[in-house]
Amino acid sequence: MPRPRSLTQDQVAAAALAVIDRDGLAGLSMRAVAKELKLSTMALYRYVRDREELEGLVVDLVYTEVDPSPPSGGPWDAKIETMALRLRDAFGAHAAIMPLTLTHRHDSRGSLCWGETVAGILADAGITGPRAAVALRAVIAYIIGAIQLEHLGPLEGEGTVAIAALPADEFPNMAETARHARHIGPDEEFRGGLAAVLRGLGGSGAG
Amino acid sequence: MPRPRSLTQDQVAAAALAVIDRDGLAGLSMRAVAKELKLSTMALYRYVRDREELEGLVVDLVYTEVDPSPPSGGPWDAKIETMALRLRDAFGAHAAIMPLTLTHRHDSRGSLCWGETVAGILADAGITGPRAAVALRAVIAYIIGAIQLEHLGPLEGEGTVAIAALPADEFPNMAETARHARHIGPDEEFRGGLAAVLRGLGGSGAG
DNA sequence: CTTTTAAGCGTATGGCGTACACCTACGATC
DNA sequence: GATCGTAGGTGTACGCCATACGCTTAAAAG
Repeated sequence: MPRPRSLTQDQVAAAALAVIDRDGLAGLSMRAVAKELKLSTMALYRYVRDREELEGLVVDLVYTEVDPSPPSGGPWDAKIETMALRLRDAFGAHAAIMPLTLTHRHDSRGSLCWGETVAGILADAGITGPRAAVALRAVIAYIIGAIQLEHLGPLEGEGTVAIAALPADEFPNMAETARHARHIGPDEEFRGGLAAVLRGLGGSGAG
Repeated sequence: MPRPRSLTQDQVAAAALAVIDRDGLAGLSMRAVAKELKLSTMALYRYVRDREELEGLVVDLVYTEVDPSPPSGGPWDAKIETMALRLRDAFGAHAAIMPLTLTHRHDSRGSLCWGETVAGILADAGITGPRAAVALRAVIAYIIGAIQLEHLGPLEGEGTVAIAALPADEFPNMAETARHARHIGPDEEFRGGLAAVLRGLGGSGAG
């Protein structure tokens, strides 16, 4: 009976993401998104209850850019590496939204699908029961931590340079570590850490 | 010559942390902190340049609650576990500040001291050079990721219950994993994941 | 007691999220 | 094709927020 909606929630989320990609997370406001959609500010509230919900939609949208289908061949750890890299690529392409994932991780269907596939790979590798629960959480913890570290100060970035310049008498180990870190790319760093995590998960049954 | 300051930056940071602990991160505002200090809003600006700097001070303050001294005895992985638990305890006691650590991780002396000790433990364990750089970052990535996961939905919490109730035909592996996860406490989860990471780091020299 | 310097405060500006009341376009009904 | 109900779209307004600016004032130094 009534007037039909002229936008989908996806379009709204896409507009918000466009604002974030262009102006940073600080540039995200209901006014800015409405303008992006050529709508009045308040019209936006016909599509989302509040800013909180809009943020959730943005996180969802990025998750939909992650291919959740299981990688076909190879050993289990290579498969999980593939899944991890997909996640890292998607969120790395919109690094500014990372703070949103912290408050909106729960409410995303995409994250469930990704987790389902990874849990399946673990099960196929013989990691099951409580051990699988710990393993899945450990993998996720490493990935989100690594993504955040990467976009807060990559190994080769200024932060590392600053650390390498620290007083060597006070922080000898950090300075030495940073000296080597400067020659490690973010990709190598991410894969190296992940490989260690997977090696540890696969090795013993201790859990 | 002039009138002396009546407050230290530490006191200001403590007031801000008190506000956060009481009213959550959303309750943090220059006005609220000023009121906590029985100061006018603008007087606060004599102690911090802006809100950004205040947030940094809060993160610093929590880091000062972390004992950075190297644990005395035991194998290297037990030492790192001790260091990790200290960090987790400190931030777990003020879980609401986690989003701040994301944007203020760099500028903290406490984090450097903590890292220095951990880097030293790694070096003593024979993990040196580029391998140490990757290892240090991996440990940090796991810890911050795990802390965030823990306070966004612990294994035994509502989130896991919701996942366990998922349509089993669509998310069989997640449902099964969550079923086991319900019986794992946050502590066991954290230690289990960390143990896997350390096992992987110590095992091979691949990096 | 005067001088000097920064501490502390009041006011004002421009942005934000969003409640509310209003207009309006449109599909369904007759 | 006229009418009506509904929900889409809008403008205004309120109470927050961070913070720039300029004033008053406490107190140390002389």
